[in-house]
Amino acid sequence: MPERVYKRLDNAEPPAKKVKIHQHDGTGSSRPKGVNEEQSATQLDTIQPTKQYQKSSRSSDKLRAEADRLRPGRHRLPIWKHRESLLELLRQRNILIVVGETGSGKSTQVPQFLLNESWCKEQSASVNGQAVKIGGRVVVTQPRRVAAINLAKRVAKEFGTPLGKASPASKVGYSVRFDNCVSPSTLIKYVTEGMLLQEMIGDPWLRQYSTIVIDEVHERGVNVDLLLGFMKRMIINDFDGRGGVPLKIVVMSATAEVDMLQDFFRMDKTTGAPGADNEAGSVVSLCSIEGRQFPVQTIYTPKPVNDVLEGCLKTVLDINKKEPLPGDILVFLYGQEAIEAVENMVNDEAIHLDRSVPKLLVLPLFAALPQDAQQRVFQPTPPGTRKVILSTNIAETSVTVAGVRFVVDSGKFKMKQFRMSVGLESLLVKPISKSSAIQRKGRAGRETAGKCWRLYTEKDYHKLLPENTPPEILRCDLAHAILNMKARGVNDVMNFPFLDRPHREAFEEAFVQLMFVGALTKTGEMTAVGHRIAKLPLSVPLARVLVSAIEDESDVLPEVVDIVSGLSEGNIFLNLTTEENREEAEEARRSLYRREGDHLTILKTVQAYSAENTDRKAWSHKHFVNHRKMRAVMDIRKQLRSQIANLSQYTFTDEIQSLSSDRAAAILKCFLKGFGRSVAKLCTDGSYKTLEQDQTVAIHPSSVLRGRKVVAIMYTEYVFTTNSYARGVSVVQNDWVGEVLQDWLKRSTE
DNA sequence: GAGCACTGC
Repeated sequence: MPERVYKRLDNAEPPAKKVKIHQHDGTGSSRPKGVNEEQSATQLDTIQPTKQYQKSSRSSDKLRAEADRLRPGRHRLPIWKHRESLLELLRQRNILIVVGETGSGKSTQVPQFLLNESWCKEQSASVNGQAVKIGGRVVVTQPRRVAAINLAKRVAKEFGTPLGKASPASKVGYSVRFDNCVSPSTLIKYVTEGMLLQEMIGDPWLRQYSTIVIDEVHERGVNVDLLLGFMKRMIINDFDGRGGVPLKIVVMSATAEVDMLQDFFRMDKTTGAPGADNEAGSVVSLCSIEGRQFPVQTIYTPKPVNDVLEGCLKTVLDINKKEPLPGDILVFLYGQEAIEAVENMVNDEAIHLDRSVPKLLVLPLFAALPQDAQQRVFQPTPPGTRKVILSTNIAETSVTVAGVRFVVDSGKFKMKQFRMSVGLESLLVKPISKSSAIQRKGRAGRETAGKCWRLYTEKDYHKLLPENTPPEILRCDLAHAILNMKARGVNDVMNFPFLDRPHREAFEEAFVQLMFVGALTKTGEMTAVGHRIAKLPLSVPLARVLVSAIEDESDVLPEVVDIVSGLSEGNIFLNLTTEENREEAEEARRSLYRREGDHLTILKTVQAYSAENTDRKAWSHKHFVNHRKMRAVMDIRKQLRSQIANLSQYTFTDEIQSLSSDRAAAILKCFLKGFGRSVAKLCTDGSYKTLEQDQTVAIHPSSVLRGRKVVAIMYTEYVFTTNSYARGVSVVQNDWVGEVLQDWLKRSTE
């Protein structure tokens, strides 16, 4: 019996200074050997220079000097103490779980540690009698693009080699959507999770890699769950697509949710059942690394807070009165509305502040905020002033603000939940999880000791807050994930090795959707349409719309590409807050409006934006359009165009064709192929009822069709907030809908 | 009469 020495890290209070390294076989060979750290480090960091490289100019000397300068700092990172033991564990076992708090240096150092290992070199193997090369590279996955890019930049510097695709000396690169920065000589590659999944369509056994490092697993996006499942399948199948050469798997996580990861990989080889104690069951090692975090004092409210917004205001004013400068305040709230309410409250109070206390500079921070407004958060605080940053969850993981010493945690966030019983998404204000509370608190201790005020009682923290936020795969529409699996040859998707298995209803809803769009047959097999959809970087319904436009004879493909691009980034229009703002916007946007609805309005907007060649930013500002999103839309449009050109020989031009009512109809019919189940008809009482569920929906106030009564509407988004809303709405004719539904009926009964 | 956060060859 392998003994379970590992003790669960206390979720509530991180500073677990002890290092626990545990193996199941108890041979004790993980003991760090008496290696001189400095010595082995030098050996590790220095790339054997090729002749070509030696000859190359002063720039490489400069890079080398920079790497030398960075080295002492790297060796002070907590992870360095564990270098030898980490490597020893990986020599013995194929899977290693690393638990490391923020600031341990694991994301930058671990990949570099691995490179000199003999198993990390390229190897020859035989697959089905054919000689193949396996491995030689390390791939590191990240949940976010910025993280992948910044880590690659940092590690390239530490390595002393140029980042990028051009230089033959480059050893570190990254690959994210729209930005591929890898050369044939790349040894360490940082990628987004989605990017690696995409890579796996062409190379399901990841043959170019010796190691995969899956970082930030605790964030538990859908893609990381799929990746872990694919890794487990590789283990179950003895790496036979790699000629038996193992892929070493390093799973890194910031939280102590380690037991389930261990159980996941420790399995019965034949059945894949977790927890079995046999040879295959002892493949997992574990290593915990202490973080580098300053202590943060937690202050709970003695009594529950009724009005959280009022509570935030009071706490901020209190901190400002009692705590000395410097020290900015970061307040975690749960949405734009709440942030703006507190912003006004604090600003009202700030006028009457006593001269003896610091002035307050209130700065909102949320994703929908224009880029320049977001940038204000990073500007230095004027003397005698204290910054108060009012933020959503964006500051929990994605954005780090320097200078924060005080955190106020409302204890709430907004979560999108897909309710499969009704097939709709709702956005709800929920209590945060314990790990989220710890993360928020940690934001006060990045530079020096800090304080965190929690607007909930200590009892509620322990009793009310769940340990972790439910993973995304239990909350989202599974259609895309299922198609992803099917495209990689997973036939029995219900029995895929999930870390958390989604509910049966979620699978069923997704199957219905996939059959409706014709991606799967009645018996669950991939169709030609399904293969096309799986390759497109779009949601299933949007991809279906595009595929039908490719097949359609009415030549509306460029228009459909524009609309699909415009939809795929979410709302491209700015939210209007003030009254005069609104009138101005209505006036400016009027030129873009189309009577047929939001989709053709988006088309006009994308066309007008792309035709604007002098100042697109000014144009966006004038028309109250989100410029940042429009830039993303243009990237997607370019990507989709080139992808389509590859598979159908279609030639795109920048010429804008006029839109007759016939062509408008053709466009909307393409949309019905993807969204035919999202149709509502006008009832005699003037409300709209959905065809499938017979539920009442209202046209979202942001729609150009708000208040209009038409025979039927099709919508591309369905949200439940204060009401049941259809968002992204167009007028459709009864007979168009009839055609689509009849086709579906035919396919599902045949 | 309304907008949590990420992400994709």
